[in-house]
Amino acid sequence: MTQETLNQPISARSANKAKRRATILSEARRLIATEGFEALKLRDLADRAGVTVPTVYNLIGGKPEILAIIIEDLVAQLEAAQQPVVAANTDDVFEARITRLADLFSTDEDYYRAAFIAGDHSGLFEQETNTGIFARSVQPLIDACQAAQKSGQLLGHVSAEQMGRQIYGCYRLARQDWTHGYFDLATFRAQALTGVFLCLAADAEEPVRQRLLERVRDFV
Amino acid sequence: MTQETLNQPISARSANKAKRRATILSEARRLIATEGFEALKLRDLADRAGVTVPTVYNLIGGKPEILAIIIEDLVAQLEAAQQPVVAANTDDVFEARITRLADLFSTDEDYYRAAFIAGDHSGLFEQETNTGIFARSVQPLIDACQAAQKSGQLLGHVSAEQMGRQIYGCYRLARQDWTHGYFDLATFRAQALTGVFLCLAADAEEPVRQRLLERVRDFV
DNA sequence: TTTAATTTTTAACATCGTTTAAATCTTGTG
DNA sequence: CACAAGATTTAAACGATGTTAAAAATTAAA
Repeated sequence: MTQETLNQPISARSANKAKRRATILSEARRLIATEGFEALKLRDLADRAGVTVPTVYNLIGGKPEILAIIIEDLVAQLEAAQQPVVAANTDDVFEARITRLADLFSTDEDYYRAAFIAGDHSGLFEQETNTGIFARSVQPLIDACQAAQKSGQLLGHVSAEQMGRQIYGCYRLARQDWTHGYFDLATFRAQALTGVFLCLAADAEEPVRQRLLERVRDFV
Repeated sequence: MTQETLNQPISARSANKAKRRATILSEARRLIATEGFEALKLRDLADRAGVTVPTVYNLIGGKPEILAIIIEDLVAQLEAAQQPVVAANTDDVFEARITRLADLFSTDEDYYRAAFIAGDHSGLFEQETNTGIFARSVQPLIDACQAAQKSGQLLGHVSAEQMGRQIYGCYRLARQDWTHGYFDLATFRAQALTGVFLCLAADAEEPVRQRLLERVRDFV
């Protein structure tokens, strides 16, 4: 981007426009992070951003559009945090994945909490389509289970699909409980890992199973 | 209750009052069951019940009060469905519990879905207090795990507390997914049981573990 | 029947998301 | 530099929502 972006000349006008748009969005994030998802009122938002309500409509849109942008942002960051993990032990693979997510959330806990609530509210996590967040999140876990079967750490008495789906469920439940404020981020991590290790232990070869159960006992 | 209930004489007035109150509440249930939780508008509700809005306020109260009564009802029915189960095999105990809940939900699926959303919305399922729904729901599961340990079906490498809590999590996740319309009641049952059996298998003695994993494979 | 208490209703208020039309500002041009 | 055209912001309003105050109607008691 040197001077213009495809027929969008950089002028005093468009620069100001972009700046105001950014201000509105960052204020929207700050608002739902500090006051909660329900507290996002358009008049409040406009006041804090130093504009009037119709300007918000002009630069971004109504409430659904604002939330859509925030959710889009959430999705992008989740995708980035779900890149493959390489480790020798199966439990380390899954631990690294969950730790990565917990670290991401910890950078702005209130914001991610609110964003997940907004996402839940707009059906972001539906399980029907094969291209949604759900499907794209489960697949890497199924792959990891398949790898664990190949290396003999999982016995394969339960299919990789079933195991991967169940492991994703353990993470989702802990995330939802954290999102709803039932416990903090450290407990989120402990709860998610407890569930995952327990699932894995059900189909793990004996020495791995022992280690998994031992690690579960650490999360009291 | 012969003629009166502690200074509440049965007269034409109070009889009518009780009848109208009941009509309003049943219409409220029908409304959120058919149109969803968000569709409960006080003017709509008053119209359907054949009264005006301030009458609703007089006989019951505002929106929070209406939802509180509906939730109270939900809680009572959940308590009833969670009475102890006696069975020889541990998997049968947990299966019976979940089947009982699924059967309850199937009697008025839309209503229970909406009631759970309302309950979630008002923090009904918090995990902090020791007297809330959460604590009262986990305890019977912990007890069942302890019994399974005594009978030798569970080895006790994982504490009954951790196992019971995890099993309750499996049920909660499946219930939430069903509540949000991600899948139907049959899948709710299958998903919940898959999770529960997998957890149990992690700490089950060998023959029991084999049976549990076999049952998991049936839920494809 | 008349009076007092209770219950219902009419009418309004505050707040929310949203939109229309007027006012203001920016930009390119004579 | 001034000015018309276009883009942008704003003031003001609309419809819908939860909620409430005061008047009207109804019921119970004397």
